[in-house]
Amino acid sequence: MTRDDFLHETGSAGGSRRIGAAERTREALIRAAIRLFGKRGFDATSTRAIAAEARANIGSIAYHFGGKEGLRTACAQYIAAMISQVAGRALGDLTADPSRLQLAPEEAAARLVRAIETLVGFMVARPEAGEIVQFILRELGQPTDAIDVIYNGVFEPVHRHLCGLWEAATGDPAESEYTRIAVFTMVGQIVYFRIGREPVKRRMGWGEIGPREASAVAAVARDNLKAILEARRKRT
Amino acid sequence: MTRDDFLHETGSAGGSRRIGAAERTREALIRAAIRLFGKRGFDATSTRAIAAEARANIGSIAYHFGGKEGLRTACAQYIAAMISQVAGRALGDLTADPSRLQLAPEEAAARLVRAIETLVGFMVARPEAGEIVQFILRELGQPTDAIDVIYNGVFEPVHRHLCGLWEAATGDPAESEYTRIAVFTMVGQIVYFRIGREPVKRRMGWGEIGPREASAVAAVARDNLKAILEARRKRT
DNA sequence: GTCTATAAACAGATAGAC
DNA sequence: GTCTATCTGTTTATAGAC
Repeated sequence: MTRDDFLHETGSAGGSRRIGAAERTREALIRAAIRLFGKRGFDATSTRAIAAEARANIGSIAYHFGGKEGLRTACAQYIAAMISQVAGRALGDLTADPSRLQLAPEEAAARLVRAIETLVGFMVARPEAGEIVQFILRELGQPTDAIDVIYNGVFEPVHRHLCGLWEAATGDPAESEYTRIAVFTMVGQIVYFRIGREPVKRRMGWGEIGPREASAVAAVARDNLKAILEARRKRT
Repeated sequence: MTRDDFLHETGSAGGSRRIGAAERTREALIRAAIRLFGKRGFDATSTRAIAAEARANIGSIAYHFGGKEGLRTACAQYIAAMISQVAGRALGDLTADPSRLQLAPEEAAARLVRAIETLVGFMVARPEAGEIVQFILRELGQPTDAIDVIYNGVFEPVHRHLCGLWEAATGDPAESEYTRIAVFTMVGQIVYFRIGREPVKRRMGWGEIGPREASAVAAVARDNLKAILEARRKRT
């Protein structure tokens, strides 16, 4: 009686007249759940609160997702699809191997800088992204199968792509241990401004982290990246 | 009837014969709570589970801490005290202003490198630190007054100290916006290896993150730091 | 498909015996 | 100080009316 499938038929089996009404309820529940799971955590969020936030009925969660756990998985799939889109727009085709493009070091470095800036914009500035990032961070804390979706759909391909750009920019082999770690450090320094948001705000004396603050962070991250790339290039 | 005070009198008001028995229960509860709050989160952890892990009675939580919330605060205080000790050993007197020491840039840079290496050792390698870091990260997600203790006791003084070293190493003013952000990026790149532990392990093909893996991370972080410091110094 | 009523389990807090 | 029993509220899941 429940519908656990991610994709759904438009011709519903039910007798509802307006097609898509069920889908709207479904999406409203997912968006509300991401918001609340991100803000308060999975366990701390009751299905009642989710239903209220989505202006839907409590029973609809069981109907659409089979239960709270199914809703969590649906959230992960929703997020993976959304981020793939954002990342794809910033990096081009993620499945493309940058080494095939024969990029000049300067061009590869420029693309890395652009990727970092996009990451800052998404992580640090965008308020809508807050709950999404929080959701992912919480899932990372106690890995469930929900994280598999996000890892395989987003993390792995994006990281691999960045490693390819790193090779083109520095000469370090893309899949070497050093390169993979280095790319993680580049990403990590940005992610911290989301995770450590509260201590950062206090220490920086920032009331809120808006566009001005985000561009200050981006400027430092850019300088860091350039300095590191240059040092790696000179190494040979 | 409850004892909310952090420090306690050794001459207990109760009639127990062995002095310190209560204190042992108290500490066992705190350690168990840190472990479970870190692993599963505050809301997901029941007081019953904590009592079982500490081999103590459920009622003892109410007795010693007034309730679950009081136990959370006690955990934060316990952690703040412990980390201050670790940080103090690595950095010397945290309250000392490094600019008073008139350090040569090379010496200041060396101290920063050492601090980063200590941070990697603590964050990435030490398994006992896992739950502690997880606990803090979870508290950061939804700031309560528990985080105030850790922020004021550890975060702020350590960050300030590192900023002082940064000034001595680069010439950038210690309390400038740029320096404070830069120090956060240095710390953040390390912290990520704890938060993103699972995706890192997968992408790196690491079954576990042991001493070998930690030193690989430390090597990259060290190179990053040196490259950035050098670029800042040359800037003038 | 949506909504209500209810079941069954479990939470944290508390009173009081020992 | 420790431990048990119990109160009160809340949780998810489910059965069935509409």
